Amino acid sequence: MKDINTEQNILNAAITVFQKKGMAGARMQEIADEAQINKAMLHYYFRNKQQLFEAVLMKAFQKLAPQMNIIFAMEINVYDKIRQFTSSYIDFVLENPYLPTFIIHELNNDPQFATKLMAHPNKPDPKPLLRQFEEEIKAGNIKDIPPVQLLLNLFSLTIFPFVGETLFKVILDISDTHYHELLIARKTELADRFIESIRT
Amino acid sequence: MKDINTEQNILNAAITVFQKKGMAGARMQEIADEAQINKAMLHYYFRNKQQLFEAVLMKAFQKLAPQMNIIFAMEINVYDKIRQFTSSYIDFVLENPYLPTFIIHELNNDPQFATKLMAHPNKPDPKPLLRQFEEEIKAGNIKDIPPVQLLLNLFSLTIFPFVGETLFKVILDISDTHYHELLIARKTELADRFIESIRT
DNA sequence: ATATGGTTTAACCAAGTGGTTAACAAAAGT
DNA sequence: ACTTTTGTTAACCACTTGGTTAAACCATAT
Repeated sequence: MKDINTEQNILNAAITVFQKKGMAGARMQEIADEAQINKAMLHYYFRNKQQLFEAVLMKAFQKLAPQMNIIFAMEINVYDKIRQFTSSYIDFVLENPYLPTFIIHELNNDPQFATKLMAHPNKPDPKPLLRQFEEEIKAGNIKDIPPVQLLLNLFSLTIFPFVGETLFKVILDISDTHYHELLIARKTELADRFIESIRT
Repeated sequence: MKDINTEQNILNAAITVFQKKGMAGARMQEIADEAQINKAMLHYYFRNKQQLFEAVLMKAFQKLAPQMNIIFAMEINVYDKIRQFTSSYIDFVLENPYLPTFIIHELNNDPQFATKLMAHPNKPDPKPLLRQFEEEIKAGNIKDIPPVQLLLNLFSLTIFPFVGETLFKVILDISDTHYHELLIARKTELADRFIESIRT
């Protein structure tokens, strides 16, 4: 029996397993099981583990990057752009909880991977946002802080509570549901609090 | 020839390897090589990989936790506490760059590990700091934001630029040295900027 | 029908892995 | 001195892992 879309099926299974276990921890057999398919099929469609992994990596990045780029390039004022960014990024991470940690982890111990992402056609480019920061600072509407640092702050405040969820739950000693309430509250409040904190 | 401190030697080597490669990616032989020692010694001192890993985990946590606890419990005002925290945490991460990502990654795919940390005697307890936030809010000196969210912000702003270093370097498209300059600048500026941003 | 060519499977393989063992070396008791 | 305990090593083992292969399957074209 021929499944018309075995390749996508494999890729989805691989994303699930790789994101959770990482390159080193993932097992080809586990991916095959997840896809309910024979292990040899993985090699038939994607030569070997490394190439399957890279396909997953690219697909994961492709899920994330274009969306960010659209927001960065929007023709709206900085403040709306900040609101847009936090809101849609948080939505995204809520649906792909393992993805940021996965990318960071693999980026950490495969320097080559960084180079590959640099060359990615849809690589997120925050320059438009940086320029807007600069303009607002010059206009005296935003505190005089290097735009790059503002960007680091925005990213950190948005992403890290998700990346470090498990760590925070230990430190704060709170339950899963309680922590998720915090995150939901953040989604509606983060942007405006950040904006207020950088306004002169 | 008997080395009086083989155990510590192994532990240090294991920390190095485990932090970089993670539990799944680390190889017992590689740890032995790093310690310049026979592989069987690893099993002589620490039964198996799992137990060696847990010893490493505990030691890593022990390097981090007491220091945080001391600061949290200090009898100083909130603002000095914030300055103290960011400064010494940044120093710590500069010397142990892989540690936070390592803890988060392993915490993510071994739920049992979280339970173990919860029971750790020196588990960081941010309650004193949370209480101070609350007092200052009541006194009208700090904006009315839930203390837990303030803590999430403080942690995120301090830790994430280190955890996500590789990711940021790709997104910002800047060099290693340039990024490190940003981090150094952050060390001196972060605390006061954060304080100013939450003051009424 | 049957030949064709892409797809799928079970069985297999070589290399790498964590872990053991038995012999040996060095201290430490006696 | 010599016995016992602790530390160290090389060789080995069982098993997992990524990867291969040869045969079977199945849709389609002829």
